[in-house]
Amino acid sequence: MYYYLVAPTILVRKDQDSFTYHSPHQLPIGTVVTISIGKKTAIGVIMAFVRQKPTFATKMLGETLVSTSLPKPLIELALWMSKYYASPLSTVLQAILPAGLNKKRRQLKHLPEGVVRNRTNIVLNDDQQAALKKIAAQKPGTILLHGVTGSGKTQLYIELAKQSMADNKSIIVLVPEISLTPQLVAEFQHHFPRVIVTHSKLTEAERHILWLECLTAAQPIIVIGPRSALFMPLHDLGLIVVDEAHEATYKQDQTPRYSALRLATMLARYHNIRAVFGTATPAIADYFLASQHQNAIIELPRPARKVQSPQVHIVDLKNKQQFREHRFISDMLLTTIRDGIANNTQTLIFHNRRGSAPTALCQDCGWSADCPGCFVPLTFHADNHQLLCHICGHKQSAYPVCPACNAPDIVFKGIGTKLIQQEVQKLFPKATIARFDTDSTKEETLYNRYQELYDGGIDIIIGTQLLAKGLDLPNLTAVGIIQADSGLQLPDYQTEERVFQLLYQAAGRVGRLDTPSTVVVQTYTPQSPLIQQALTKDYNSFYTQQLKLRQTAKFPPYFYLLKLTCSYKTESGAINAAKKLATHITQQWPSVIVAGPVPAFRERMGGNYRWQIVIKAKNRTILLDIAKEAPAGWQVDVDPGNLL
DNA sequence: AGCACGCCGACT
DNA sequence: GTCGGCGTGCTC
Repeated sequence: MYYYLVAPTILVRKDQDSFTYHSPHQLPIGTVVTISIGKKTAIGVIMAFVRQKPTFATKMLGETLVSTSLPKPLIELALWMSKYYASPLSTVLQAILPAGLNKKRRQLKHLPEGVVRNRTNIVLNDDQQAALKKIAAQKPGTILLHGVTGSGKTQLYIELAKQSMADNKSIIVLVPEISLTPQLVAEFQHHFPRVIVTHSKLTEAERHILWLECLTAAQPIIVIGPRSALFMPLHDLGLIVVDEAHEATYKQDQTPRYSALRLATMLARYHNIRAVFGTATPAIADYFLASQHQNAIIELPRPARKVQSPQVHIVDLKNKQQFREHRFISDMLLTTIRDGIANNTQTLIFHNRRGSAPTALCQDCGWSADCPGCFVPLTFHADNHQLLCHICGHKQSAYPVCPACNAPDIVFKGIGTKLIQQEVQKLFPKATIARFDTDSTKEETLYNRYQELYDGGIDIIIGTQLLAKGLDLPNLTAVGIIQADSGLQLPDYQTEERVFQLLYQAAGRVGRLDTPSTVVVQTYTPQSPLIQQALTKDYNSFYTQQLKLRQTAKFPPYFYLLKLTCSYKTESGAINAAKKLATHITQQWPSVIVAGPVPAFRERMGGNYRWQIVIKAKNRTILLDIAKEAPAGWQVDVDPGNLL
């Protein structure tokens, strides 16, 4: 009889995450099995062999669910995640394994034939060649590829992937969101016979089939997908690429709250391979981390092709002289759009706020339309005449009169993308305008209309941050930013870096060719160093300055953070619980800094009151100890992606 | 931790 | 006689 330690994918006990089972068969570590535990049956993973017959009675393993065992590095990753994020192994395994493994026979869809459309070699320029050599000279480990927009990072990924394929090893490419990166996917599909693309819209069965294909692949494969693509069970992994590595989506916002970057580093370590993080605007903490390791940063400081830098105009939103034709679209931006239409080129208007107006106010009594669950102002959407909560999605029809005083004086304040679209259409009635944001319907997503955009059939493109990222359009010659400093008022230590990244990326949508282009930036703070640094693409100045601030204010990368959030039916309940825990932590761990308790940024959620405590420590393991002692019902986030 | 079981008091 | 409150013990 053989004995095994099996980790169930359901939480059985808080203090134990694997249990001993027996089987007459010899099975490898990483075998996915069913087990009976208590009165339940569950899926489990064999984590270790048990040499000696235990003193207690054991149950027999159920059936083996998958004929091939999970790759050892993936098992190691699961154990590491559980420790590093102080989350139960069961929760980690749930995140790693596809849903429905215990369901029988899936309808096997015909897999697309592998057609290699283009095996021509990519011609790399000298900078790219040098970068490739430096990467090749590196020992296995994590490399930060810091390359300006248009420096040709994608070609480098493809070249590295070709080397890995030649070595018979698979590749995982992480992207922030599949729908935002159609070009990258298309380029990989041009060069490789089998590219698996994972995304959130796959059905359970589709995901299962792709998962099995990875697990049993005889030939090396390319997997492209969001952070969860790291969990595709590839036995012979040769390379991990994380594209746009600064993106906030790489931090998972549900338990286990992991960072895909840290995971990629660990998975690469367990496979003894390289992980390449590519970005033009690395997160301050990531750049610092890489700078601590020799040769871990590779710079691509120049665009790959000969380009003309755009002409940048900064417009002061406080100066009404510059807004003679329209109240929030400057004369300069209007001139730029006009020129674009005259020359048959495209203009992109970027604004990081959806809807028509972010607040609806009664001018008579001051009443404002707030979400009943979240207590935040509802955003007015003029096209369907609705008020929408951008936090919980609550919808209601807009009031014709004030519900508080019956006055018909409701005004809609603030600017959203729908309002911009409406105003721009009024100013340019003949122009073709497309708007892209999360309110776009299925048919009008960026992905579906990409060809139309590429071919230049659209004159003016309006959208939120999803437009700022990675869009490469040959006919785009101008970018307008409606309010560059929006977002800076958020109470988080990373807001400046977020705004910097967004402006840098938005402005980087032009100046990618050897033709003239224009960027018009409207801002309340034209002299702010951040705006200057973003528009001149001066990452180093921004980094140096931010790093100092982080040190002074005791934030990452100098301190580790833990965010604890509680949610109660009453405000006093939340305050009392938070105060009690804060006091306890201060007494028990005097070396840490306890900030708060303060109301959470989203103070009301689902009718509950939320309060939070942020703990800073030099030593990360102390934070894990605290995390493990968090009372039931508290939300625990080690290395939180933000403090909001 | 989560859940079944059981013991007891308060109802139709 | 039966419903449900929650205390207690168990999970390989």
